Amino acid sequence: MIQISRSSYKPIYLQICDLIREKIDSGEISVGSRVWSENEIMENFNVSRNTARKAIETLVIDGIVSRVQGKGSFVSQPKVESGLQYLKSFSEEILVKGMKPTSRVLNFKREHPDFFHANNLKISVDDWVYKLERVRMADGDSIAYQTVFVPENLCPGLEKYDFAKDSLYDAIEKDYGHVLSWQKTTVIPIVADEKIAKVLGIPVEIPLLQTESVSYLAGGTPIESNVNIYLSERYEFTVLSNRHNPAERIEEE
Amino acid sequence: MIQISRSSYKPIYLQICDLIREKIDSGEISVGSRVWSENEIMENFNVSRNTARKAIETLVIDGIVSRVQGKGSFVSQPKVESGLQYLKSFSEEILVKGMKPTSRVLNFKREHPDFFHANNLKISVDDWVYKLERVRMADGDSIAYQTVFVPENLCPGLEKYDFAKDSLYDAIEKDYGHVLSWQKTTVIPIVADEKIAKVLGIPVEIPLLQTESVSYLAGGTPIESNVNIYLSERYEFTVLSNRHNPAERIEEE
DNA sequence: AAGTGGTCTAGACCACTTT
DNA sequence: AAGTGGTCTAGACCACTTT
Repeated sequence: MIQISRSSYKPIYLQICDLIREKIDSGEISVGSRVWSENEIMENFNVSRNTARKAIETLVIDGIVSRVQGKGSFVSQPKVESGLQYLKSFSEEILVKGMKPTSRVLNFKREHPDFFHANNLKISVDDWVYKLERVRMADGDSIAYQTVFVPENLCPGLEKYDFAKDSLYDAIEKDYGHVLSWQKTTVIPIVADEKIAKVLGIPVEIPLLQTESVSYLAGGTPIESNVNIYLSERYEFTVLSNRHNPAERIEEE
Repeated sequence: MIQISRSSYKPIYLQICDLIREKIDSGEISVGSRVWSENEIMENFNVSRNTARKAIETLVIDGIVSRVQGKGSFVSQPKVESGLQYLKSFSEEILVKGMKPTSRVLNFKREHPDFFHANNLKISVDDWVYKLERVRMADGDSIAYQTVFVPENLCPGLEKYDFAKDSLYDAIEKDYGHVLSWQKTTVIPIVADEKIAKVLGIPVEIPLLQTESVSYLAGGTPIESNVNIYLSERYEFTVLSNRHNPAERIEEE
């Protein structure tokens, strides 16, 4: 019987969950193979079925394993690499890919938003926003042209930052104390016009990915509306999605 | 005591969960207000604590409510659209959007895969796959051109289906008993060449979205590799992402 | 027949919040 | 003190898969 602490502040199910997680992270249990069954956990640790289930359930919720009735629970493909899975800043994404992010500021000023961004930010076109236009680079190569709008009332005094080196998300989260929660992104295919071609240093007519995003704080307030244009040869967009039991979904109606 | 069916094929906890969901959707319980406590559910429906908990837990997982110890469970701010990312078939997606999905089969045969799809499916170019090419329509308008490859050994006898009306995912899940788990999709911008233009009935040079996906079973076996080309004016590609608390991740180590 | 996960019961003690 | 959710036990019957 493997040891767990019954007196720990850490619940038993979490201790077991973490133990299995370690085995997966270390490679002791590989992708696709079975983890302990609920019965095995009950015997190994002398715990009840509920506790055993809860340990596995936590791994399922975290996307680490999948349960299959009658068969067991199996280690899922690790979900690390994804570009759109988690709300990340450009700098964070480039750093994760092992490259060095830099920026060139084309334009940064306080102005009134157009209808599109005012609508995204749930403010009026008479309100004030900061508009920041940047070319983003990875290891010195231009790979994206970003335009972002932030409401002035949520980040007053934003003009003091130098976004050639400062991170916008760092400022929002650490300096203004906002809690970023989620983002909705729409992906649209475009071709480079003359302006974009010049900014990114590419020929016109090249197919590009344009994203339009709105980021929200935990309370639901829009904090940022942006339009980014990516050179897709240099920036891979990937999405990981999970299957939910479609029967459940249909019955809900 | 409100009525639930003890003999339904639908689990009790899901019946209760859906009942609460309806109250939230209809506005009877508004954002920020408390839903039934676990004790109340136990009394209202005469169920055990576990079943009551599981009903609330399902709502928490779906992002509908948040639990707060000592206080109760409260309705969350609705997340723009349908919450997270689900692996859906084309038909399922179109149905959700309130339109009628149809298909035109261009090509369906048993053949050897090229290197790209063989690699995606983790099989050899000497193995056999079914290749299915379809134009997918919503309310009669062509909006996507899909090419999908399925290993023959995982779905032997697939040729008996008529995929002008049958759903590939239905066949995979219900008839072959496979458990679809997750999918990885890469998004690429392209422009319509003559072949695509003809198939989709659009002018050449129009910007389009191409997706390359591989779907996996719960055990990690690739079940499907596909390339889809979408008319993006008719098909909005949106992604919702959540911000991770980087601090939490660090504590786990 | 034996093993797997899915659902459910009826209890218990605990930490936290409100009354 | 009473109510909330968090964790845990020890049992049960079920559907599904493998032996």
